[in-house]
Amino acid sequence: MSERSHIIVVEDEPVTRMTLTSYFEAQGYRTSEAEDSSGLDDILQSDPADLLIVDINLSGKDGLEITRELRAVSEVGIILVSARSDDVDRIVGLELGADDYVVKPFNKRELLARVKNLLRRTRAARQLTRSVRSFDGFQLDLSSRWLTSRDGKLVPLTRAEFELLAILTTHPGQVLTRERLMQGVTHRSDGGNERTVDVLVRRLRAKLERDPRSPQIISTAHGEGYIFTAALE
Amino acid sequence: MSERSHIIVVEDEPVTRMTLTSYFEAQGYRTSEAEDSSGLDDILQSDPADLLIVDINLSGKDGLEITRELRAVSEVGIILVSARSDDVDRIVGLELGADDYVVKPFNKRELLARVKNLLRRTRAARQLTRSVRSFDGFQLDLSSRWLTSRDGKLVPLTRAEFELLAILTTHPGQVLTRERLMQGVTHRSDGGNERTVDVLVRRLRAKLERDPRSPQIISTAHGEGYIFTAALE
DNA sequence: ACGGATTTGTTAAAAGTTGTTAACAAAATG
DNA sequence: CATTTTGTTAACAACTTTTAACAAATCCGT
Repeated sequence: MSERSHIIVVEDEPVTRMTLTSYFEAQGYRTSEAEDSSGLDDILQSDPADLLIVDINLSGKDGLEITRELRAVSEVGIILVSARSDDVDRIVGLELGADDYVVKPFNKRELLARVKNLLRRTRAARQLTRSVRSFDGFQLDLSSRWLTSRDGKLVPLTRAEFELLAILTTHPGQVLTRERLMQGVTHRSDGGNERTVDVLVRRLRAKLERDPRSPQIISTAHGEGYIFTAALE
Repeated sequence: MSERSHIIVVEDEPVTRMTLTSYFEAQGYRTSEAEDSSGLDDILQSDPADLLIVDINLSGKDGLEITRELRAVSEVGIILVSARSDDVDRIVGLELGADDYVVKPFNKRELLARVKNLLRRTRAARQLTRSVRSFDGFQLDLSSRWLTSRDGKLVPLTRAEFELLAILTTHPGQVLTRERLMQGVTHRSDGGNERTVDVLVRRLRAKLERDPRSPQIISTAHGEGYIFTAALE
């Protein structure tokens, strides 16, 4: 919950891209890099961002197109970056819902200030936007931390159980290693015992699965970890 | 909720000021005008703003000073406006918490887009600045410090209980450590006994929760702290 | 300022959650 | 098919929170 914010830099020019990511890493953010729209999609699939820094001139879909498509489905912060100061681009970008538009060469300290302010704003928005994940008749409310069962009853989840389920549903259909799950549950980086995850999975299965002996919602990936295998609706 | 947003323009140059207000009025916003910091304070007193457009060069307190003072007490959207593009002013303004910095002469359509985006971002935060917070049938009035229950009855809260509830509702869905809660309740920086918070939470739960045995409004984050998990309406 | 009432802080036992271990079961390997 | 590796389970240990009772501090009317 108090995790480092995740920033994705979308930029086709490698030097600029790396300059940005290393700067923001040094400032304590978690960063990813993409050189175009499809690379961005790949990252978003597995690791949703809190903020995007997108170059407006990209091969394939450009920054404006990306802004339009993302803004339709998400409230993620978007800062557009452009090599030239074009009034039309800037206005169109902002009207499509980009939060900011910065012209190269930009001052890194200024960009950092804008990123900080924007993250503060999107954090507040995320808090009041209740996001609910539904699967197999269950409803998981991420802000109230309540799980509602098939018959509408409240299923009490302990903190660790909730965190585990939250991570699993964040990455449906993807194998998550014990290490990764452990990190998410404990918020501590120190490994800890890997069998602990097994026990937590077992406890969660007891609350979720129709038949805990043949789990359909949380499946085991032998030798690798666990996968959330129910369909998210 | 669907009320017109209130924008205050703080600008000492009458022509620019009126140009802005009439433009935003035409766009469907409610506007006020102030020519300096004290005029702004007068308006804020009686009619809180959703967004401020502040010229950086003002007689008396300048735009930066206003930003610093307001940001300390409020999450209102602030857009700074300046006649010249000064890197230092811009960075300082943004680092003080201004959401944007626009250089004259600016394109009105661009400013409108920025205003729209910023209002969208601050909508959530504004809920938290209202002096009455509603959740699960309760109404907490921050100025009179009264809590009204589901059936309209007054629920007497002690000072500590009120402070605790106020902090919790200020950060809905966020884990707050005992240390953080303790600080907010006692206003002293010296740690004190952490179990004290538990006892206060217990007393508050006794007054709020339908079933204090399985709390739904103030939830425990085992090993971390407490979370306000009711929906703010 | 005094005495009673209320609020706040402290403590320790009870209850609950989380982490660990070890025996056993299941799956993979050769 | 025997062996090795990996996952499941139950029981328990370690740790955290809840609860109740009490002590200290503060508030309030006289």
